[in-house]
Amino acid sequence: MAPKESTSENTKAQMRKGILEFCILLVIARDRVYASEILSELKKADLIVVEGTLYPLLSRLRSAGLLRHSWEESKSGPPRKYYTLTEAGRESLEELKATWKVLASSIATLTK
Amino acid sequence: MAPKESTSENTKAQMRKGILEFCILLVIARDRVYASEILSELKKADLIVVEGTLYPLLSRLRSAGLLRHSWEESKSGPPRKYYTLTEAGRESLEELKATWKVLASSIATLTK
DNA sequence: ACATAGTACCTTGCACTACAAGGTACTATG
DNA sequence: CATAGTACCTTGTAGTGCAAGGTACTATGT
Repeated sequence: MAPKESTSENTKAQMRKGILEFCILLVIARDRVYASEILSELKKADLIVVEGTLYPLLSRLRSAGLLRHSWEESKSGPPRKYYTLTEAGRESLEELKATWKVLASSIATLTK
Repeated sequence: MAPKESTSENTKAQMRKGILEFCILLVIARDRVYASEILSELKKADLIVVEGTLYPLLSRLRSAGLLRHSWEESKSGPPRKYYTLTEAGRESLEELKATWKVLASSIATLTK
């Protein structure tokens, strides 16, 4: 029986969760991508996410009007759903970047 | 009737939530404080937290062994519960600082 | 022709957690 | 002795990430 993870593990997970949507929007803003690509991009950036988290999240963002998708056939497998940001999505992302800066400076203040 | 808040409002809240525990540990690490002081310190740093969030969180951190408290009488009101970090709490905080750095650099990577 | 592996999409049920709202109790003041 | 101020705490609800499981399309090997 594995020992229960420490509380700080849990808190770390919380920190990651908080910025998840932000990161997903960042990834999509760079280039049109489909879900599996998003997963591997996030992994590259050291952010662990799983499918069961990503799909509902993409749906939420879409029904909020921040994302748009279009199907495209693949040469090696089932068709892919490519996501791009809508105008509202780009605006939202700019706000989130600003929020991130504020948060980062809050942390900096508290660290002193 | 107020218009419904945008999704990015929601996402911003998520971002704040994620770093809440981290920030609370940071505040307590600076100096022994009681709950109401923590609330006003966080407000100063632009982080909105309410009592109903803070108290259960302090309990969690305490039962995880990261915090310790001691009662102290006040000259102007009911007694106060002062919190300090335990050794484990200080260790946890160091880990969280490291995690924060990693996250910040992930964001930086994705922003480019 | 059929089984297997690989890719890609999506859903369900659970557990955790922040928040709104409400509650208790102590001290000082008019 | 009622009111205001301070400080602690609990309950119920809603949102959300995750583990696990499921569907479907294509390519490959036999």
